[in-house]
Amino acid sequence: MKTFEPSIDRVTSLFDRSPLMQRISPPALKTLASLAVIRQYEKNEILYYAENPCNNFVLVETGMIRVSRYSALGKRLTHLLASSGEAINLVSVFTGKTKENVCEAATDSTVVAIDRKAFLAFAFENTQLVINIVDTLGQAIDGSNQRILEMQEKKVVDRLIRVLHGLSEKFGPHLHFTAMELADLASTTTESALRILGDMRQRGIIEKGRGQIHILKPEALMPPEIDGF
Amino acid sequence: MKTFEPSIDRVTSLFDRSPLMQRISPPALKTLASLAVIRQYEKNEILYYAENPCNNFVLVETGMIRVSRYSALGKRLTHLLASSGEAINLVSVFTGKTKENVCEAATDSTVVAIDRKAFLAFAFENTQLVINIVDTLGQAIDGSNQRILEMQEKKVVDRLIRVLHGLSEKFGPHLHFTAMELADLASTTTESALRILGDMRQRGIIEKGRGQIHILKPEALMPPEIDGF
DNA sequence: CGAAAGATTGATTGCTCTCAACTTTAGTGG
DNA sequence: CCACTAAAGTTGAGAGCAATCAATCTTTCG
Repeated sequence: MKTFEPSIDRVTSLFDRSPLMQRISPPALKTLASLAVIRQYEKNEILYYAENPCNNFVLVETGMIRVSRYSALGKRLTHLLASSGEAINLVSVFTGKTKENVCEAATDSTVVAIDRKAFLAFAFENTQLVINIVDTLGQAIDGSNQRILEMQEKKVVDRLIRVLHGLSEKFGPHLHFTAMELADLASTTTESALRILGDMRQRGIIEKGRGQIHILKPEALMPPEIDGF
Repeated sequence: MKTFEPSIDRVTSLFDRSPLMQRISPPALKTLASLAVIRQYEKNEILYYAENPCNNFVLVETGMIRVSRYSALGKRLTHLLASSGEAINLVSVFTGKTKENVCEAATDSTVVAIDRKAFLAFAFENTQLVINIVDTLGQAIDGSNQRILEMQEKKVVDRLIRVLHGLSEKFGPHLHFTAMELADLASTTTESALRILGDMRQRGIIEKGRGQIHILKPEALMPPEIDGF
């Protein structure tokens, strides 16, 4: 990990793109930006984990940070793949508590970091930011609950389709993920994911290379319309 | 639903018991209490649902409010059983947006309601409250993610055990739930829940009546210790 | 008393995990 | 530059858990 002092413009331009920073006055954002440093991580580097808690507000600038939780049996549940403009530790910024999440760089990445206390003070001065944060947390809760429902009543195929669809909306049709990473997102095993991907390839929906997937027929990933209501 | 003007003391004494209101100065809480009204609901009455959004901060005083989500197929996922001192709609208080959750009275219940805008203004004046709220939301996220992990690697028996254990910690050893309600909490079917409960009864762990369960051997519900670390 | 909600139990099916063996690819160090 | 190793991908066989479907019984309540 390397740390840099960035130009204010570099940080504000990230803020402009971040959903968390919407509806906050540009002068205020400039003030906040002046408190930021840039951190650079290499692929697979670990940013934070339970015993090494996070004392910064962290916003992803480039690359992708994986936030996941490991079960006692070693299974990995990825619940957030944060890309540019997304924050990775909103709760502990407020509470200062450690969480059981592991944050690691899924690719070479840079993030903007701001001291927790300073960020908190700023948030309480700019209440729209608090509202945005609560909104984001609410979406996280909804997402997890949605996932629980899907595990109950949908098959692995459907879950994988939804994962691929979501990823392609976020990163475009050329995805750089291994089958194992997809399995962690869809809550299944590598083997099952691979089997299904193989089937999709045969049907011409995707193309595969080692560690990457090209989506050829995005329409095949759309959730079916709900009839009859 | 009936609405009452409560005494300030009634509301502050609820605040005293509520985790959300910890570390906030008593005078401030008294101010907040003066804005509150009490609402009374009968069992199975619906407080809020998607098309009927919530414009109040709502804190359960007595009884139990079930917050759940229904899938397209009609399955119910209960993700919060709010009892005394718990809030039921923290996110929409901030965002004003509607959510897909359904809030219904699981038993006859009373809640304390405060106008959204007034509550928001108070929260931004008393930042500890915001911190408490974010903390609570964080716990909700963790809980849901934990549940996803458990669905992946644990059997239905284990999930039911955890549900029973959690409920008995919250409500004591005499639980008033139907097998269907337990199934909604453990993400399984009524039949499977019933089968497992029947087995538990045979082994003397619980006693059952219609709509109620008495836990005879709480120690049988404890999660097994993790060895070898 | 009738109806609705809940409880019970049996039989069956099938999805997906697990285990296992093997191939291919990428990366690394001598 | 090549050999070696680790990571990723592939495919098969088998087992088992729990969902589903179904039928019956019991309790509660209006």
